[in-house]
Amino acid sequence: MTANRHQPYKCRGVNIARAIQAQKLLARKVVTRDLGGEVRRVAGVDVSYPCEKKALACLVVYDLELGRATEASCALCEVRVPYIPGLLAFRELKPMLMAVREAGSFDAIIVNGCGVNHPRRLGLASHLGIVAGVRSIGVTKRSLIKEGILEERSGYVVRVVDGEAVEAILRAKTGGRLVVGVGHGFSLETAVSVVRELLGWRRFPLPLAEAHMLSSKMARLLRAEASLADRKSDLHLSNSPLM
DNA sequence: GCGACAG
DNA sequence: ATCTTGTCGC
Repeated sequence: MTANRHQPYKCRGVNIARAIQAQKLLARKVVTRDLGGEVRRVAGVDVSYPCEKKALACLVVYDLELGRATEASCALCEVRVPYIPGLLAFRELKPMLMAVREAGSFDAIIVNGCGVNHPRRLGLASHLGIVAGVRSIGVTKRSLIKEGILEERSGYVVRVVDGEAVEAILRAKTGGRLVVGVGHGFSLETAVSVVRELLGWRRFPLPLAEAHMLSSKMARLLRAEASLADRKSDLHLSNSPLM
């Protein structure tokens, strides 16, 4: 692979060409039709950053029958690569997988990231779906895709690229824009209906909203803990005979 | 050269 | 994403 001016060969230690190749290979495994099966326990997963080098993933399982969250899991791990649009998975996939491993079973997962509505058809949601072997849906605030045309279909707007509806643009009850993409094992129609069933008075569908709150609040606590430890060590230093 | 660019 | 309190508004 050679570098070109749009995609430098390396960026802060990340081999972009190899990452892109890996995405193109994995993208072939993505299934964009309904694999079928019950969709009752829907998980939501999101990542926050307690500090620049650590990622915290939180996962919440929401039961559609009970109408409430039933379980949560978290995972903390080191992150080395920076955020690069199109390569988010290389930053957030690992902690998400760890959180999935910690969690009990669920029927599908909603990820805060793109699905096949991605330059190489392998956004974070699709990547996680394939690697974890789970049906997944990608939900974001903004689209990563700029080409294609917008069409009105069955009650919502879809972006059509090369004759395929790759994402749906919805409106949350709070008014915010929601971009829904197929992650893995769902048709776009089903992905949209699942998201719609889970809309509450939050910007994101309930499982994702809960996961988002949990991870951001937990990351905030970890930051507070870290700064407390820093101030503590400052005191030790100023009391030490070395100063 | 400048802007855009999931989280 | 994160740095950050209150504040203007639908």
